[in-house]
Amino acid sequence: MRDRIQPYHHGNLRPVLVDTAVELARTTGPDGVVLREVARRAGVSHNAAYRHFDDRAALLCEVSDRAMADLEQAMRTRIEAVAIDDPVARAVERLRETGRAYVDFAIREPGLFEVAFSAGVTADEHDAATRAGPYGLLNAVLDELVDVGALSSERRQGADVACWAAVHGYAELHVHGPLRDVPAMFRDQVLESVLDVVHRGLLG
Amino acid sequence: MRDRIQPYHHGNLRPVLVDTAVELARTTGPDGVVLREVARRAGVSHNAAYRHFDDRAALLCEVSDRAMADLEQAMRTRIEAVAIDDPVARAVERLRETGRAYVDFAIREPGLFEVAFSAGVTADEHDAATRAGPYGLLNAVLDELVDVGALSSERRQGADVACWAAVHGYAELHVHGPLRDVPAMFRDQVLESVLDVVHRGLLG
DNA sequence: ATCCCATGTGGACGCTGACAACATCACGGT
DNA sequence: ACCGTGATGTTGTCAGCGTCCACATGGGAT
Repeated sequence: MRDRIQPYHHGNLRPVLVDTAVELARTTGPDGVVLREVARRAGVSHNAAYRHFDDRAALLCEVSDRAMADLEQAMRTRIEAVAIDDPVARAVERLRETGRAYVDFAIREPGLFEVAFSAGVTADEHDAATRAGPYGLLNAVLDELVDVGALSSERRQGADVACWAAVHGYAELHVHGPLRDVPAMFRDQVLESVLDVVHRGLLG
Repeated sequence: MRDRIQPYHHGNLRPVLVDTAVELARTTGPDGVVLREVARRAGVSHNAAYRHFDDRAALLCEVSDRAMADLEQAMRTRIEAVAIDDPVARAVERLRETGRAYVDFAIREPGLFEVAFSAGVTADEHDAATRAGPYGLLNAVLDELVDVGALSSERRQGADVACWAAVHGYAELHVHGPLRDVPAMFRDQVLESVLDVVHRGLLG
């Protein structure tokens, strides 16, 4: 009853579904991740996905994890690329690069960025999230600032959330907020002034 | 063919639809604003809404406008309630209250907050938005800080976006972000430290 | 009194997520 | 060599959604 063009069993469906969903999320955001469309693109019947994911939300969680990993990778690359000898100056610049990388990713991949924060957390205890992912990376950079003596232990408390909030808010306002249509040049320029405020607020 | 329990023409449908949609948005967020459910609650057939709105997005825009107005009102009330004589101290406290009111609203009305920023801008030129709404209120408070000599004109540039981003990001992270489950006490406490950072960054 | 048109109705279409029953097939025990 | 069993994929179905269409209603202008 089948043409035997494709084998009945895909054999490697789950990762293909996730890849397809990621691609869909990238181009059309969370609402574009449509189970039936994912199946269509994977060359498989609607419903096949239910053998691998409880429901649409579960697939989105998977996409969210991938998006978080991508974001973390983008941040890590930029942080490690900072080439400054002076330990204090390097730590400071690393913090700024952390913020720039975060915002750049959000603007470069708005769909993934949205999915990353729209899907419920799959996982980890709160403590695990502190040490892993983008937030963990930020914490590491802040710890480095303490180690080199640029940031007092007292101000280290809450600094993570302050940095994260500033940069996350800036990204949100540009991705699907009211600052959507601001041209790229202004964007970078204003981001620098935001980073300046955080910089002075933490280290000043 | 009709029972004549209700007149054929509602007579006041449009505002009722908006009210209903707002209520639905409040309790279930953007995705909960379902055209057919709105019509049901308004006691009117599905499709009736199409005489008053082009489509679902248009209705959501209306809800967004209302949400923005509510947010502005909440902020204005809190700003005007600041009772401090010293002009500098008052302006500073007004800025902090602006931020607290913003975050409080987001946490108290997460559905409305989300809709407020999810729907495309109905309207106004960028300049109009600068002078009106929550963003306009923030700008007024920052201008006051300049007037009383607490904020230099130089740092006034970009201060609006920095404040907005910090507070907006903080709200987002708590409303549907990773900080969703942080208990209220920590929330307020950490918010103060975020406001401290902005405070020092701007005025320090 | 008449007509017009804004407003509301009912039905249809194609899409979605989800469930249930069935088909296929690789694998392991006999 | 055989069978059966469980994981994986398919087909069929359902309700709910946004949207379009033709039609019904009736208040207000003529």
